[in-house]
Amino acid sequence: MLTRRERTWRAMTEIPDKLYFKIGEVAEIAGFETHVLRFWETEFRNLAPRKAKSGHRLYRRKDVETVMRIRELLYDKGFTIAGARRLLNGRRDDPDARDTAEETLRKVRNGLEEILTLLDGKT
Amino acid sequence: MLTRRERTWRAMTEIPDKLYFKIGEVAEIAGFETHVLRFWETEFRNLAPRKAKSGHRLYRRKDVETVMRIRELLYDKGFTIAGARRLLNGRRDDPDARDTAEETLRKVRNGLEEILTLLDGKT
DNA sequence: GAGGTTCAAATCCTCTCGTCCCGACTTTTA
DNA sequence: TAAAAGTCGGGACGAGAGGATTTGAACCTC
Repeated sequence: MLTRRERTWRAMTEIPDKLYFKIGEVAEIAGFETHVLRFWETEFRNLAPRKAKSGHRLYRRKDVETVMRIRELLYDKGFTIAGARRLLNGRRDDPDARDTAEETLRKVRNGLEEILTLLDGKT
Repeated sequence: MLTRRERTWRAMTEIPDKLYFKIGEVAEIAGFETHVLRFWETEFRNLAPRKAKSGHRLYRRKDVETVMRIRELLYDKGFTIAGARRLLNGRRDDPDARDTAEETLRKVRNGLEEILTLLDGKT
């Protein structure tokens, strides 16, 4: 995919501190065009921003993190969409899911993945 | 890809104990058509079976294991070819590379990946 | 020596992952 | 408050990934 390779990687690292983000803002933060986010929404159940009465998407911080995670899996780690979906599956979509066992597991997994990434450079 | 989904999964788990395998045998063991193995050879440096004078491929046990590993990454874990290549890169192509630090690292990584796979079912 | 296997390489094919376009609607800015 | 900018859904389009098929000759196995 040309676009994938040629895209300017202008993604921010930090997610600004606000309650809701518009699709254009998320696109800016993550380094995509808006249509990619809409497309991903059709591919990942996990990515399901609220909608305002007008129909406009309201991304919460957690949704933005999901976008970043998908980006990482697809572009940095080299998963297919199906593969990334599998990894994301089972994770709850509840925005208030914090400090739960599941959240802990998620962190453990992220830690392991970082170790893997380190190892990948060595062996 | 239809083929990927619909293919009969007739792969063996055990690799028979012999010195050299022909491409058809490897295909049988891994559950592919031979052309897939030839195609992968163009995509993965790590997969480089010897050739007999006649030009026929001579797969050693290690090559078969590489095939199995690629299969796992592409089909079970959901990596793209490029992603799988990245994970395999840096691994030495030396057939005698055993009991080295690199080999140990590789085993550690495989272990971590298994843990990840387990976790993926939970969270 | 007949039938199966393998070879390289070209061609073909389907699916993936976006990309583009559209008129209608909403929000922001001047 | 009007114009500009942003967003909506959805269908059509398309490059490239990942094989799949074909060809005709060489090979090997019984």
